[in-house]
Amino acid sequence: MPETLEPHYDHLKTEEKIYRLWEGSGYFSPDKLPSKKTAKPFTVMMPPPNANGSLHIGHAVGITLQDVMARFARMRGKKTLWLPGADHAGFETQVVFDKKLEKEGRNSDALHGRSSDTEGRRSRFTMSREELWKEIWDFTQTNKKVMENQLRKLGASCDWSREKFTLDPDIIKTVYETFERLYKDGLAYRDLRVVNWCPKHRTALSDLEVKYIEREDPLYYIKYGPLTLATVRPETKFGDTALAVNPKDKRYQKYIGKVIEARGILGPLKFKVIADDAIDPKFGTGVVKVTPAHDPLDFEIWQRHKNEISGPKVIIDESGRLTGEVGEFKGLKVSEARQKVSEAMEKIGILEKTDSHYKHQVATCYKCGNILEPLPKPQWFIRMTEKPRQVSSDKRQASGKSLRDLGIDAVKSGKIKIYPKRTEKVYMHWLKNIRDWNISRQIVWGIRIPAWFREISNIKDQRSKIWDLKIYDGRKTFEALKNGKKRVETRAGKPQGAEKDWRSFKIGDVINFSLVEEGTERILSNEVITKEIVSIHHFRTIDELLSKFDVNEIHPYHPTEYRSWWESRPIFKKRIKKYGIWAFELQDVNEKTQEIYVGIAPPSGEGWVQDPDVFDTWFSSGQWPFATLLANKKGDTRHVTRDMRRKSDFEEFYPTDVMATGYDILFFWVARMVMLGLYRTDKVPFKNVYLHGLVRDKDRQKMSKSKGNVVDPLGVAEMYGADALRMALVVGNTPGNDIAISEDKIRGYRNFATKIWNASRFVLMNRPSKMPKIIKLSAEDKKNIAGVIKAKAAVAKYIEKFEFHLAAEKAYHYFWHTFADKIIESYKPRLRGEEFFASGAAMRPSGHGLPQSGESEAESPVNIHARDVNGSQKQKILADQLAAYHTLETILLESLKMLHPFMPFVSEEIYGKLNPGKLLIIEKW
RNA sequence: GGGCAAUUAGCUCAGUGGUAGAGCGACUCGUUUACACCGAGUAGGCCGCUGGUUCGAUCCCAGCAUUGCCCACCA
Repeated sequence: MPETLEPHYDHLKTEEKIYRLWEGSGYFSPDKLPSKKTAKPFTVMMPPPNANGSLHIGHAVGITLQDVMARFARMRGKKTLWLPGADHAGFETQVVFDKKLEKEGRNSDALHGRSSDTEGRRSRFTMSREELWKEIWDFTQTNKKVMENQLRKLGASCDWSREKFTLDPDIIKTVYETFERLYKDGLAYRDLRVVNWCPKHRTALSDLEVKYIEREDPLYYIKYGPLTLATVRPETKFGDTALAVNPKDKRYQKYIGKVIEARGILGPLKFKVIADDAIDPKFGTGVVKVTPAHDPLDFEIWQRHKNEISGPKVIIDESGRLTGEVGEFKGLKVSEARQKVSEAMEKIGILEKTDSHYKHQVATCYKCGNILEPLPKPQWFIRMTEKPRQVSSDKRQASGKSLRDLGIDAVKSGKIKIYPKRTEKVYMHWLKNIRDWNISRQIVWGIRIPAWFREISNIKDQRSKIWDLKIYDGRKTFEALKNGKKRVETRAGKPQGAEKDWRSFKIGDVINFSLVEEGTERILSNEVITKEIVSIHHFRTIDELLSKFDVNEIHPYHPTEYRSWWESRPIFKKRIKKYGIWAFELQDVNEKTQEIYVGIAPPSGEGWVQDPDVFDTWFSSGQWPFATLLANKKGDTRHVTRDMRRKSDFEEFYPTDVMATGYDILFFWVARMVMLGLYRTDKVPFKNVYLHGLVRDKDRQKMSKSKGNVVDPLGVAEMYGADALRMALVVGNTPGNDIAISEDKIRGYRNFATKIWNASRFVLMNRPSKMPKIIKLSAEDKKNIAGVIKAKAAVAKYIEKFEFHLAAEKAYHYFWHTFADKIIESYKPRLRGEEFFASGAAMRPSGHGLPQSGESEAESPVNIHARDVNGSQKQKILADQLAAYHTLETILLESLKMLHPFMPFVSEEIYGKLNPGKLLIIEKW
């Protein structure tokens, strides 16, 4: 029995009912879909929303677009997987939680809860790391639940059975494996660097998390003996270790290499003047103070001049206050110190002048806006521009490309397409200029870095010295030096800037090495190892050497290969015969007194302490596409596919088809996923990237809680219906461009939902109790049916081209202004059977043209009316009415399919009335 | 300092080498049972400016102006 539609569409009741129906059907999961064996998979990864709040309207945009794709793919018969998840969102969540604690009047310092901190800061904090972790964990789990329900309200057709959280053990395991592999490949390294330090949050940030703002500050001109330099940071003068000029600067030639004496606030000072290309002679006076501890550029200058000047002298602590040898300025905040120091300098007459309106860019924390303090900190970095070191035992298909090149080539080759296309340029530009990525965060909430340290004094004495063995080939080495090449050593390192050959080294000399890649001699690291020669030995043969030293054991870089490497090369045998072997016993003079272990599980042995730091969230979310799919292993009975062969999710659904996310995280997330995905799987993580815009309010303002203009998608959905909200978010939303959303617009699409409802209601009202098998359609009927098929094809094409705004608009326009306004209107007379009668008003039927449900044929209006006509005419009328109805129903059905990806609830509800017991969600498109 | 975009109706935005489009808003008319959360209409545009290419430019090219965004270690 055909059902009728209520006069009023109740979206609230319907949406809840329909979602339950869908979820109960299991069709959100590809395992339950009635797709053919040959069906192609279609995979979309949901960008995991941060589990530190509820969904906002921006999420709703992405969710809607993904749902459109997923539903469309499903209707197209594809094995569709849309995998949902949530992100622990390390730093972001900590910041949110920090504010929450503050509001509750609790000590927000607890945030850092680092009871296992190696830096002995425990006393500052009231909560242990574990306690804090537990609280944030509960906090995120609560939020996660809320978000899941919000997703349901939006109609998200994602596979809940495969839902993942970034802190699930299997995800963490994959992340650990990646890190271990990066470490073994020489692409993850720990190094002391000047990092972007936020004094408020007390953590380092990556370059991307730095927000530069323009500021006007005084530029101070300070006299350092005979020289004058310009600086905006006089307070860092206590950390100065040198002065620098450009090597080509004629004015200062005579000072280069000299030590100058200067007056300082705390007494006389001596600085060496060095020459470095990084100095711009045109800025200020062309003289710069070198403060390696508190300026990233100065730190690099120091690294280039390690032999000449001393290194970082820390005078600012983690809270942004002066510390160390700073006299009476100790404990002052940087801003206060700047004022006081400049006054003191003026007093003793070394402040020459002050430009008070110097405009420059200042690095601030993107979250709190506080000025970042560059501080030297040992951190984990990912090397972006170097090739992975070959690991001999590793048979995997290594592309041998740097992470950067993996990212560039994927897009250049077209394996990944980015929409809109112009963002490909932006992406390329960013990658070309990329620098190493700091992945350490000094916070609690996150995936703890699987690295362990222990003091080197804990282990065998012999290992406390790092040995390096050299074959000295006098002639060749000498030539290399004469040619101006600094490289002397071919294998493990090179003395940097040592204008000596090996013969002239003596005990006590300090030399710098950097690691070079075997074979290619590419520099693997800008990590410089400083070593002191503690003894020098000379041997005539390898045997003689081995009688004294166990080379296999003592060589730090390639322990098992050393001897065979040597013996395999006849050239060395010759050289050894001629010159012998020099062995330099080298003592590490860096502060690197720690041994590092990286692995999935803690190392065995005494004294290991795990790194208290956690990964940058993007390091783990950058692995999301494959980590989630790998989590469902082969043979997992929950996901047995329909064909007998069991495929793991990774095999079946990777690479994914589309990544839809906001353009604001192109670098943070998309680029990292590309690089890490290719690095781990040798395949692109997704074939297409669709970047949608950000949602603005009707005045084009960015939404923010402080402005009070945030739109709660759920509130809107409750008022106007999820379908209306979805439509409003899709129409007029072009890739890469921000979208303005207003209540008017949403209301407009609520009206559309009503329109769909009413038009369908009208069609159903005319539904006959039974339809004959054969219906003769008129030319007009055929034309109209062809019309909807054409519209549907156009919509499909738009969706396939990621032109969702056009697809939605087309569907909208067709339904309302073609189907409802024109076709239905023009069919009304036929439904009433009017065409067969003279125009006399008295003869017109008063009711609907076709038998209603519950009415017997004899009582139906058609028959009542048809009493006045003869039998064959009656048959003709009936046949035409049926044809008209059939046409309308066909068009309606096709329209519902066409609308379903965009407005799933109302379309499903009506479809259910037309076809009781069937679901539109898996109806063939 | 580099780069990317935008500039079209009152507003928000689509779009195309040939007659300029939608939604909302405005105005006029219309309540015949699908729908007033409606229908039929109307008005409103040197498609930022200046050149060039072209038979023809809102579209392609160059320059300019304005706006926005992204990137960048000149202290």
